[in-house]
Amino acid sequence: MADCVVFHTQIASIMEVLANAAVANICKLVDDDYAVFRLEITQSQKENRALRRKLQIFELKVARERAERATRERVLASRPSSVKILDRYRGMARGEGHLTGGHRSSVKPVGHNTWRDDQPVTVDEGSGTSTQHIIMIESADAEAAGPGVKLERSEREEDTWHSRDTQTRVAVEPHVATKDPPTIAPAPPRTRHRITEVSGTQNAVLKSETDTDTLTVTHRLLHTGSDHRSDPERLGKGPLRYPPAPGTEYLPVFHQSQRMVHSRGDALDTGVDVPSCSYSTEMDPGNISLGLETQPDLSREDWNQYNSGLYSEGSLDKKGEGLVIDEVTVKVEGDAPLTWNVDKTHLGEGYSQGRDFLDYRESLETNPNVTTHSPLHTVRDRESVSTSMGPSDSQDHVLFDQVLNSKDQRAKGRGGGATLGNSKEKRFLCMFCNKGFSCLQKVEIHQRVHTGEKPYSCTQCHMRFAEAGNLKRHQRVHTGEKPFGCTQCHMRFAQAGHLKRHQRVHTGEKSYS
DNA sequence: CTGGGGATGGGGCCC
DNA sequence: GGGGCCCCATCCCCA
Repeated sequence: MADCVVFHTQIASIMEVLANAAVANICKLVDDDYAVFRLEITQSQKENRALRRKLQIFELKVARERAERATRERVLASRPSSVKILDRYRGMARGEGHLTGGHRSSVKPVGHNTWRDDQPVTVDEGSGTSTQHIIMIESADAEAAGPGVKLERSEREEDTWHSRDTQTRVAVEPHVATKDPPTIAPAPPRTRHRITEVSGTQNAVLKSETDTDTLTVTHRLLHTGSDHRSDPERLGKGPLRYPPAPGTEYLPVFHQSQRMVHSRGDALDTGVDVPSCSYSTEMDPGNISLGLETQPDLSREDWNQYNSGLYSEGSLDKKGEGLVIDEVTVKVEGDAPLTWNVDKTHLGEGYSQGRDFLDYRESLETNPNVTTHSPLHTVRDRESVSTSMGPSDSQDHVLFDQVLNSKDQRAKGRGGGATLGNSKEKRFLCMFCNKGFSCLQKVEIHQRVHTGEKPYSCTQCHMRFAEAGNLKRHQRVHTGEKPFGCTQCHMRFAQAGHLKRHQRVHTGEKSYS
């Protein structure tokens, strides 16, 4: 029995030793493998860091190239030759080029509605967003393509197309792909950029819209300082052009609100234009002619009555308070055929400047569609005047003085201009400038300054004159008549005043002291 | 300096 | 005598 116990004890000891030895071996093996494994891990980590450094360097290089390319793209896009740019970018979109950056832009001229060749490019810009840049070139060439050219279109939504280099990059640098969302799959939130050049000139304005699913921001990407509204090339063409600003192409001139207000009595004081009419007008002699024919005959005497009545109606005196002509503009197109080119026969009974004005006024009152006259339309606006009658009204008078044209100013300076209580002889007042004249004919002739009426036409040229005397003087141009000869030289002149002026040469009199 | 024209005032004639 | 019409002289501006 004792031997049996000893035997078991020995066996147990041996098994323990063996077990310990086995554990020790295992541990040793594990330790050795672990060391090797750690060494391998360390080496791999080193390699990994080296690759990362390479990657960073490569990305920096790519970013630099991308920035340079984007700069060149903008420069090229701002040029009118958009078609060339399109071809270049089309090739790149098809993989023929080397557009490595995320700012791949599809530049196409407007008018191309099919984008089969140059599908929108989706690139991974490293931010997990797929971005599209579409530069719509609206150049003069594109505009010249004719009407119907679509100048702006929405960018494509799909981004399943990837550039070749992007795919290569993903394959070469899988670790990058593990950090970033897969570029193949759509990566919300999607950012859309739309860069629209709204000018084909060097001073292009790039209108950029950045849209996201949750945010829409419109901003002006580039503004070279030339407002497209002030760009002469843009004025007048291009669907994207702004309507002419009233303050630019159409300056804010008062003629658009010119009105002739006929107000009587208390209207002057209260400012109520009752009865009143507001209009702006372009003097049309033809219309006046019609007025002469269609309006009931108003004899000159009637006109005198009217003329006098204007200044004496109601409680108003001759100062003209009863008639307020505020900002009148009258224009005469000198080249327009004067159907009312009145000769002496037409100037017979019934012809009256005042009646013309009545008809003129009435036609304006009854015709709301009277063409407005812009002083900018022609330089021959010497007849354009803005007057305000009502000399007793200081404000009106001030306004009148401010807007009175130079000729009227000259007339005033020469002792014209009726004043209140001027002479009794000058009882005929001009309805436009309130200047007084001694007789009706004088004021009629004078008012032609304002109305532009020129009844006297030269038979040998297109010249027209408001006065017969001036026509007669003018006709010496055609006849060559020079009745005024200098007594001290051979010079001859057609006008007496010219002779008088010429003689200063002999007398040594200076024109200007 | 000249040529041409715009605008105005004055005077004579006629009704 | 007054008013209208016509003519002319004149001043001025602009090209």
